[in-house]
Amino acid sequence: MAVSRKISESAVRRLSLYLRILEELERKGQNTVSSEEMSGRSATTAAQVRKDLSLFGSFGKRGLGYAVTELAERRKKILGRDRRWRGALVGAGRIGSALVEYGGFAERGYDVVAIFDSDASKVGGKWGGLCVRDISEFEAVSNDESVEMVILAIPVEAVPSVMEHVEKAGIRGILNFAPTKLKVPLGVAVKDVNMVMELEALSFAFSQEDGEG
Amino acid sequence: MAVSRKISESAVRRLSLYLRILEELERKGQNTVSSEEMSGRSATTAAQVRKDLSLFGSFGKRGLGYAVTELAERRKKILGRDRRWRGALVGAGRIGSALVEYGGFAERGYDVVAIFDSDASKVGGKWGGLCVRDISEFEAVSNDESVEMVILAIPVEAVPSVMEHVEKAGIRGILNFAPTKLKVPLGVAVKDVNMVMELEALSFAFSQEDGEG
DNA sequence: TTAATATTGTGAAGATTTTCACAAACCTAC
DNA sequence: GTAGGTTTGTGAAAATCTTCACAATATTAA
Repeated sequence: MAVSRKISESAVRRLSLYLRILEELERKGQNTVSSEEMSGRSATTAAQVRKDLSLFGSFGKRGLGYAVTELAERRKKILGRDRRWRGALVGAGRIGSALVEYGGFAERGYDVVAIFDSDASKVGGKWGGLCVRDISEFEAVSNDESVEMVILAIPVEAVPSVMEHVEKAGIRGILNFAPTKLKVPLGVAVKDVNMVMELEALSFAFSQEDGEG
Repeated sequence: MAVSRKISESAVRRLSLYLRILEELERKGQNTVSSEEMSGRSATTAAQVRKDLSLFGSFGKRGLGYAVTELAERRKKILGRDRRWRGALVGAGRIGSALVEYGGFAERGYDVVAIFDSDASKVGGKWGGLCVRDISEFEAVSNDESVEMVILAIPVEAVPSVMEHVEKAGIRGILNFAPTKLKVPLGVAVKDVNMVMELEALSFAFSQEDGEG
């Protein structure tokens, strides 16, 4: 089944979006959905939806549409949401705090199982049942706890030293909030979250409009 | 100068990234930079950098490279960072808190000048010098305060009612943290920030690797 | 069974984005 | 002023992504 061509970044984003929509439809108790309806709820065309959904095989029924629950299950499997993932938060600051307290991750299978910081005044504190550890313990703890992903919420200056630990521990996925390009070994996936960039994209949109007629 | 072709989403992202790099080089006191060096610090090719930088005119000197400060200024103008922007935070919860306390926005010209919530227990509280207002006051206050952008950090259920206010007030840019597709009038720019999506992209990357050789 | 209607799956066409490759422009040294 | 070494800017080629359009397949009704 999994034909495993190279799937584009934007296709993956859309698959994510489709899954969110499917989960909503599931909650509503809707049994089937057409590519047309999906396209209305996302920001694409029906053809795009069908192309995307068919990337990993055909799950629809012609004339009928897609079975919501089945399609959701398939998407989950494709996106790696058919299991739980174990993540560590590195950086016990404001952003980290907001992320840990936000329930949405665990709800979707991403558990934070360890928290690290290098600030001695934070180490030892309790955060939602977890004890903040010193970053020097990263390898040992992340090994014990089978950590697979890291949420990196630290200032740019701290990146190099922290990344040494992360690399040594063999972490393969990083959600990066630090506004800098991480240098990682081959095979390590990085996703950047950078809100200043998003704001710039907004103000750019404004300038474009204003500049034209 | 501003040729104003349609600039792609990804080109805008890269322009943002270049600006970040340029600002770093500026701090370091570096005077010139080549497309080669820029490509090393971002994740692109030198040709891509040159194409992107030339979208709005030619600022480089052949044989020499680009003048860091001048190029940074130009990029800032293009991205709308040559002025300050006035934003309102809607949703005084965890994410909102983290964003307001994070200094990086103001540092780059994006000021939060008002905070709104619909929860009576939050309204009236002080947040970093600002008073949390009731969402019903949105139009009046955002008018008085010349609010241009909104940071939307509210639960999905609250979106429709809040968006009514936002729409009526004539807001043209929204940084959306609510995991739902906003329906906005033509001319309103929306940027979505969705961390579950990013995590799914990571676990997708894992599944892909594992599935192959 | 057949006709009418709906909707998928997918080659092919079209559009967009990225990469290539090289002439043009600039600097330094002598 | 000329030669040698860099690096930009940009058409053209290549690669990628999106849209089109329609045959194939399913359902329902009579």
